[in-house]
Amino acid sequence: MSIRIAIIDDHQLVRDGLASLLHDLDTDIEIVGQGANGAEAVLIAEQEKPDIMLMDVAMPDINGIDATNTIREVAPDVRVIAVTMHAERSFVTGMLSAGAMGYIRKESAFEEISTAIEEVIDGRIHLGAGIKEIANTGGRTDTLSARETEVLTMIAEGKKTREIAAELFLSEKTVETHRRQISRKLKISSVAELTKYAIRRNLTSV
Amino acid sequence: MSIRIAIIDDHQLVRDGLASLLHDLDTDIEIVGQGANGAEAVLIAEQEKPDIMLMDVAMPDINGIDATNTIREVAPDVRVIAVTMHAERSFVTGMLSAGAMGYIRKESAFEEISTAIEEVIDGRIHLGAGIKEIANTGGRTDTLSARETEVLTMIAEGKKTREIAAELFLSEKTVETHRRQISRKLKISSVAELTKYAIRRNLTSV
DNA sequence: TCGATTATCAGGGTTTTCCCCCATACCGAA
DNA sequence: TTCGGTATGGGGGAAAACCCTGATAATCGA
Repeated sequence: MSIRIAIIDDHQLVRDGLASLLHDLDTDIEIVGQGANGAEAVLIAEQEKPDIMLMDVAMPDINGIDATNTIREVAPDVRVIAVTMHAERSFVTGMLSAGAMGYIRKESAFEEISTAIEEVIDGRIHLGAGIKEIANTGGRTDTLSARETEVLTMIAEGKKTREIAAELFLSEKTVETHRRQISRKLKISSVAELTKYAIRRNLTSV
Repeated sequence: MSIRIAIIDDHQLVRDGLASLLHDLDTDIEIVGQGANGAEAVLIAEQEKPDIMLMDVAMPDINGIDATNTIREVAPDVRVIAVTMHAERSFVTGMLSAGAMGYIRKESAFEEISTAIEEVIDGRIHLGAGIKEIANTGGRTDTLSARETEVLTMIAEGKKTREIAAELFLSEKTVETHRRQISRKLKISSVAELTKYAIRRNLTSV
C-alpha cells in the first residue's frame, strides 16, 4: 500500500528537493507526477489520481486555488495540501474553501509535511503553525468583483487608465470608477501598495 | 576528502530539500550548516569554513550580495554559488562582482547544481543557462545613486513626492528630479513597475 | 419582487505626477 | 582641468490620477 504523491511548484529545484525528502522518508512513498503550474496540476490529478497533491499557491497562469477548485470536480479523491511561502489570509481561506486538506508554509521544517501527509491520509485536516488563527481572524474578505480584479491586475502591470479603458473597450470614466472602488474597498490609495497587494494575490508577478 | 557545503535560504523546506538532494547525490557531501538570512550566512562561513555555500540572493535583512561581500573578507576560501529565483541583471552582476563563483536559477534541474559544485570545486565559474548573456548584455549597470535608491524605496512604499520631500528635507522639485532620473536610468515609467523593481532589489517587501 | 451590488458613463474640479528647459555646486576620474 | 555624474533647486505647462455628484441598466440573492 504505497502512498502516491504529486508535487506542484513553479521551481523545479523545490520540486526535486521535496521529492528527495519524501523518498528518503519512506520507501512506500511514490512520486507520481510533478507540475509547474495549475494547469499541469489539473492534468496530473486527472491522469494519475494521486492520493496526495502538494500544491504551491502562487504560480504563473492558473494559481493553486483555481487549480484545487477544478481538481475537486475532475478528481475529487485527490487530497490537496497547500505548500506555500505566503500565509496571506485570502490564500488560506481560498485554499481551504477550495477543498484543500492542509496548509503549510515553506518556512516549516520537513517534519511538518510528513505529519501533514499522515493526517490527511487519515482523513483529517492539517494546518501549519498559526494557520488556523489566520483562517479565523479578520472576518470579512476584500471581495473585489471580477471586473475590479481585472482592472487591479492591469494597474499592477503598470498600465494607465487610458490603456486599460482601450483594452477593455470601456470609457476612461468607467475605469476611473473601478479604480476608486478598488481603493475604497481595499483602503489603499497608492499604486505602489496596490501593486504589492496584487502581487500577494498572485494577480501579477514581481 | 568530503565536500563541505552550507545552504542559505529563507525557506527551511527549500534548504531541507537541497540538503536531501545533495545527500542522495554523493555520500562524500557533508552539509555543515544551514541559514535563513545573510547574517547567518556570514556566521556559518566564519565558523564552518565550508567549501561551498549555496546562497539565495533575495532574503530578509542582509541579502545575498552583501553577505557574499562580507564573506569575501572574513572567509575568502568559501566559494559562494548563488541559487535564486531571479535572473535579474543586477542580481547576477551584483553576486558575481561580490565574488560568487556560480549563479543558478531555482527553475533549473538539480543536475545543474551538481555540475556547478563540481566546476566550482575545480576553481571554475559556473553560470546557469542564459546567465552569461544576462551578465554581458546591456553594458552598463543600472547604477542608482544612494539618494535615488532612497527615493525609489519611498516611492515603492506608496509615498508621494510631497511626503518624500518632507521626510528628506528636500524641495518637491528635487524629489521630482530624482524620480525623473530614476525612471530614465531604469527605463521604467510606471509606479507599479518601479515597485516591482524595488521588491526584486529587496528595497521594500511585498 | 425588491434592494444591493455591479457595471457602465458624464460633468467638473483639484491634486499629483510627468516632462520640458534651466542653474548652481561639488566631486572624482580621465 | 575639463567632463560626467550627483545633488540640489526653479518655472511652467501637459497629462494623469483623484474626487465629488449623479445617472442608467443589469443582475442577483433574500
